[in-house]
Amino acid sequence: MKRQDCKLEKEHEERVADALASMPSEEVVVEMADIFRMLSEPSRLRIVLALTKGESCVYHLVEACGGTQSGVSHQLRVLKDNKIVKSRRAGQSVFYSIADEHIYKMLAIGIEHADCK
Amino acid sequence: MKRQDCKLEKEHEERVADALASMPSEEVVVEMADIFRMLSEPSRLRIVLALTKGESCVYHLVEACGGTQSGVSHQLRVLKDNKIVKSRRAGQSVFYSIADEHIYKMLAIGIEHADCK
DNA sequence: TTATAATATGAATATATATTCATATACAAA
DNA sequence: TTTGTATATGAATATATATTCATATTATAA
Repeated sequence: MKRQDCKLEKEHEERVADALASMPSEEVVVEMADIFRMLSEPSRLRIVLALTKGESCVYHLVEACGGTQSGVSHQLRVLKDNKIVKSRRAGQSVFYSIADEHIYKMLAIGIEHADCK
Repeated sequence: MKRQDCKLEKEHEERVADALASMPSEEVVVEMADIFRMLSEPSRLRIVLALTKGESCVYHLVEACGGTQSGVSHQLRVLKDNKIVKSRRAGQSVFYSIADEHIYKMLAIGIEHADCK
């Protein structure tokens, strides 16, 4: 693929250079994609939204979010592996809570975005 | 599944009620998940990051983001279908740009999050 | 017109992962 | 120590979608 068109060739070349220079490292890009991915499934997003109200045990999360106990547990595992939530055991119950403060801002913007629709 | 444990049963019941009451509608949850999903793939995220520098034609996006022309074009289609980017044709070139202002804040928080690692 | 450039797209494939089912583990109470 | 409760997990399945390849479309220039 060669390039001949583009009257603003020079300006655009500079923009490409700028984009290349300020493009986060592969590691950072993947890290960013990961946190977005955690919020990109409705079932998982509901769990996170419920947890913004405070820590909650699995049983209550199932009540608040729907789905099966197994399904919620699997998603909690994914969220925990990705450091989005943390857990503590108390007797038979395990309480989950938000572990990454950035989540709150993310959700706020997500809601803003959805409200604009 | 019955429930007998949980000393703080009452408080937690209220939290469940709160979570249920403030849980966004199915439609909003899906809409939120969608925008996060758009940023959840490294290849697509790179394209969006590049576009924060200004509008760009496909050719330059391929240069700035890597990958194949076909791949970038497919991702641009997904981003456009989801109203994350818009496009305008100018001669043989098609210029893409960010269409949703919330994207900028999202990316900023994503970078913050990644930097904390 | 023909040729070339820029972009888009359909089909096929591969991969990731959400969900379900059955069952295992951890804990508490009787 | 048996029973019931709360949670976790492995395996299987289904689904979504990223990527690639070949080719089509659109626009310009020769």
